[in-house]
Amino acid sequence: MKYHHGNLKEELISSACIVCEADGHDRMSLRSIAKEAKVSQTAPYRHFKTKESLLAEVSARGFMELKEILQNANAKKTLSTRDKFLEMGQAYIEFGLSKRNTYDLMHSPVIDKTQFPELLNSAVGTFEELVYVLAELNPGISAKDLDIKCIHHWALVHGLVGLLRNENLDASEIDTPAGNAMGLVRSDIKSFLISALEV
Amino acid sequence: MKYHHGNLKEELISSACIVCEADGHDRMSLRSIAKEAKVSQTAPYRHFKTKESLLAEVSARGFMELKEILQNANAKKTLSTRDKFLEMGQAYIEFGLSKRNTYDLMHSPVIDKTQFPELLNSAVGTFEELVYVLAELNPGISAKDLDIKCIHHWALVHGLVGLLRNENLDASEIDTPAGNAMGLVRSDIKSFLISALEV
DNA sequence: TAATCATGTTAACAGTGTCAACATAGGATG
DNA sequence: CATCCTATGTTGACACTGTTAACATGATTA
Repeated sequence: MKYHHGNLKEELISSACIVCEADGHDRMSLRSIAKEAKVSQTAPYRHFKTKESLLAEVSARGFMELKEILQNANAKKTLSTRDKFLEMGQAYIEFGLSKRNTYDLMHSPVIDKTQFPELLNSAVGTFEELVYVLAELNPGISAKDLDIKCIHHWALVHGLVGLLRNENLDASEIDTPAGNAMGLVRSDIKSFLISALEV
Repeated sequence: MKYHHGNLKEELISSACIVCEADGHDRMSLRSIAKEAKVSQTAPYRHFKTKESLLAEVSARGFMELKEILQNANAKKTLSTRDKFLEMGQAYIEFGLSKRNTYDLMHSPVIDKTQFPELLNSAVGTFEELVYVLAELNPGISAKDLDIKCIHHWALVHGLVGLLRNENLDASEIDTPAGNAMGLVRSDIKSFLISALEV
């Protein structure tokens, strides 16, 4: 089964995952990860048409990992549906804050998801879990209203991650309402979720 | 008052604003905008220490423009406070969708806002308007609760913009709840805001 | 064994951000 | 006015990037 290298494609992807999370996808070069795999700079082109397509692979793994995390939260059988829902929200936010650079890549416009159907699938599939738990929380809700609720809560946690991650508002020395509130929310995410999700 | 060029710094910034919105900040090169200003490739370095610092300037202008838009929405005296609030939400989302690439830059991690205090100021100041209108909508609310409400609604619109912009979920040919809901929300943002903001 | 294909290498191209060394214009200073 | 200084701009170069074309070779198949 072994060719020259053996399993170059897989090694490139997992290496890229590590470098992306460590340095950010914009600081990652194809050449550097090729060198890390002890292979020539153009070898990756036998497995990925462009750098973007390798990043798409990394992004897809991020969505798969996130999906697993959400599934785990939703699978805690000792919890009520409401608490499972809260747990999922917290898990989502924690992922966004801890896997900062990967989360970035996953939502970065440098990857045109429409050109990577598999990635689009991963991204979409990640949030099926949210639909399930929301349906359970709102018995008898219409499909349309369920969809909208889904977007609502997804947008909320996604937006919160964006604010907490990118803005650094509470890291500033400027004493502003926005900065203060950011610190407040960050210090107690669960309370925020309870009040914001109104569950 | 005229040096060699006259007003190179200003021209570089406004040129960068245009190129950023047209092509995206990652496709913009210092050299190309220098060429556009009919100046050598290294001339920008007399006015900006790095490419990042030029982008920070562009980002700051984006926040200033957004702030103006929000102020205009909040200044429509014929509207009730509630309607002004809704108007602001819509205006925010429209900005994020129409000035897509600029909005990207404004929230991109390629710019470390902590290194550009002026930019941080712009970013923070943009949302003072939100604090004002929320205070008016919730008379007697505590400062802490006001702050949290502020984050809540900010995160919601910010997150929604992120989903509508980056994911392309409804552009996919895959028929999924997430994709369907995205199209639904996009087609009637105001209704979504009314239901999500519960005002 | 011979042929074919997947995989890897070498060399090269055009493009990037950035720096050092040099040139000059304009205002400040004697 | 002559001189100096500083802000501004240019030239040339360096190390790096993604990507392609041409070539080499290992492994599978006919």
